Amino acid sequence: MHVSPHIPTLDDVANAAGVSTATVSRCLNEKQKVSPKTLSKVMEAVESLGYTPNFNARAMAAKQSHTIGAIIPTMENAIFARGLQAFQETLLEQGYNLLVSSSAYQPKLEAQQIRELVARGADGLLLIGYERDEAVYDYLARRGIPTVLAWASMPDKGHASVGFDNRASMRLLADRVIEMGHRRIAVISGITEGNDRAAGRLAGIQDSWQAHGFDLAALPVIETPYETENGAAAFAELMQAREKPTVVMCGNDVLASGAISKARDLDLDVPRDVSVTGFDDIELAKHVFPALTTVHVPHRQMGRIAAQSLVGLIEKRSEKVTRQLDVSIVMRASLISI
Amino acid sequence: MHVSPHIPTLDDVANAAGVSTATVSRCLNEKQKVSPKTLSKVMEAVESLGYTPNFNARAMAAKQSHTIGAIIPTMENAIFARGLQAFQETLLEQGYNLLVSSSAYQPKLEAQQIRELVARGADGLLLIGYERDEAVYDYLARRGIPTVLAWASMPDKGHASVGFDNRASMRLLADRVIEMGHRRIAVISGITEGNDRAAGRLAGIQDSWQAHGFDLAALPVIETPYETENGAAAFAELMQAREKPTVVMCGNDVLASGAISKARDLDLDVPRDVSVTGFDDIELAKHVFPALTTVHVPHRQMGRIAAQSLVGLIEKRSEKVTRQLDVSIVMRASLISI
DNA sequence: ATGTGAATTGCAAGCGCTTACATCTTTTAC
DNA sequence: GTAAAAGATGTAAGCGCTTGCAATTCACAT
Repeated sequence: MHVSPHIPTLDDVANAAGVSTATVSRCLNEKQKVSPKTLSKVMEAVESLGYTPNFNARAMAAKQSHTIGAIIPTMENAIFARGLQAFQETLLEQGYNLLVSSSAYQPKLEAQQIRELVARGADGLLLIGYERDEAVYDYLARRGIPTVLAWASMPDKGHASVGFDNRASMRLLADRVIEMGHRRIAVISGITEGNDRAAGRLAGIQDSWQAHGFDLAALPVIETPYETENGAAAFAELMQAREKPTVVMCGNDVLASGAISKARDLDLDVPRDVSVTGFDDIELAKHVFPALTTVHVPHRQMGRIAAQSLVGLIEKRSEKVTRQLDVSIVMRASLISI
Repeated sequence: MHVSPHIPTLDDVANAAGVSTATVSRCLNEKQKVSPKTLSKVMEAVESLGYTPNFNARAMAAKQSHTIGAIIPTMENAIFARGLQAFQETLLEQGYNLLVSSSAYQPKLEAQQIRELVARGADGLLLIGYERDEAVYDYLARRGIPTVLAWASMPDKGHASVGFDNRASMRLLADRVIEMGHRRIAVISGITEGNDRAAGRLAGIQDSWQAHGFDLAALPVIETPYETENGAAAFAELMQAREKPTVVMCGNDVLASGAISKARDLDLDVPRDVSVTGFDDIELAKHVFPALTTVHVPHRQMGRIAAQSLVGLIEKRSEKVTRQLDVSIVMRASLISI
């Protein structure tokens, strides 16, 4: 015998409190428009019935969901964790909820998730980086969905964004590495296709390399997905070279920590035998041994500002802007002079 | 001049295709009930208008969202990543979407998130562990929301669940540690209040300790939230003791990796000076140095089974079951005999 | 008392979709 | 050729909420 559970609705509350549904709705959304007496009467009914508003109905009637969606390339590691955390916190302060999904670095999947989130009624979107099909931007524009891009900054593209210049940032680090005397550099990059951040970082190293008068052909590069294991494998491969590199620069801290881990397996001492650098300065960077020299990205600040701009756009309080944040080099034990 | 964008609806599609909305709806949901001719006509209209169904409207009309919600204690580290990944993959195969939120280990917040997800129309819920206010279970039952608990297993509680016996599992490891000759054990546990998994693991160590005839008072325990930093701090404190422990058993791999990291700062060699153990066998466990001896949890299997049971419950194809999975001890370099 | 504007409340029309039921077509069997 | 069954489509009633507008009530000055 199965009694189908009755879930209380606005109507039930209205009846219980002896008012109209409109009044109950106001009690829930615009208290100031309601007399204190009715308010308490209604709230009592809400309590005693255990009423929870139906989100879907609300979103449909109000034509806004107070929900914003974020699609990040991966949740497998902590690359986006801190920034997203700050993003969410700020959103909550402003009365918005966050829905997150992951695209696994696949543009197709990202496009699908975007549709999914829009279909769910997201009032706005946070996307990572610039590079995606123009059709996606069209879709978003046609639907009038405010969107902010993060983790990158390309002011001339005309999109709202909050990020940093991946290329210039990595160049900063590469310049430093070369100044420290390194002349045999090898690179473990993320997959650059479809990933402007990875491409920018790689380009930054190449910029520096060429600016110092070296030959691009003499700069070994392996591209591999951002996973510890891959960093390890790539490192092993790079260390096979006849002329072993004196430093391995990695596209992010995850790859770098894989590299360090593999170095130990190979009985190589980091940094004595070979230096290693990362990018992002995620928590891991401090905790691997030796601690990683890396590029510090102001994740929390980025998340916070992204949330503010997005809400600004949604509530039409502000215009599209592109905020470029400063990064800094964090020198730790994994990199030494030569 | 702002042209409010017109978002195509079912009506628009129906008009464009010259059929009723009912037919369009059928084309989208039950193709087999529609003639091939109309189907293609409708699909064309869908394409050309760039129509995407409105999720909220659909959920409201159909009284089901094909969405299931999961609330995990934290996204900050990878503890739940692999299991959740598998959970989601399996769900997708079955035609369901996943909404995840994090409770930050706060029961209050969890209760709120549960309401939030239910209000959003979740057809079912995945929760971690057993320990929560009875009112929460009541709420779920009253609303008829199928729920599966994971990461723990307490068959006599009468809840659907997929997990393992945290207490027995940790006891297995503790037995091993003691058999290997350790007599001075110290424990870094997660916060046990409100966390049956953490409590179970600690109890497992205590069980073993007492079963071997030792005094509970002689077993130093520090409880601290599951974060690397905290593991490090706790380790430092434990190593201050006059009688230094020969092994530090940690409530999970995150705490353990913090401990190892701190050991290095203190110029202590793991495992020569002190052994360290973890729990969970997350990816990190292989990559810290020395690699962690830990309890391997079949995360992916757990996630997969949880998804299957939950969908089974939702579609009334199966009954509540509690599945208990086997764990195993993974011996790595961080633990040696004495 | 009485009128006035402001503060409250109720009415009812949707929001975009699904689905039971009714209606109309086509197929199939005899 | 006809009747019955099967298949395809349409009609319309909601799902639970918000909100513009109209109706009512109230406080206060006159």
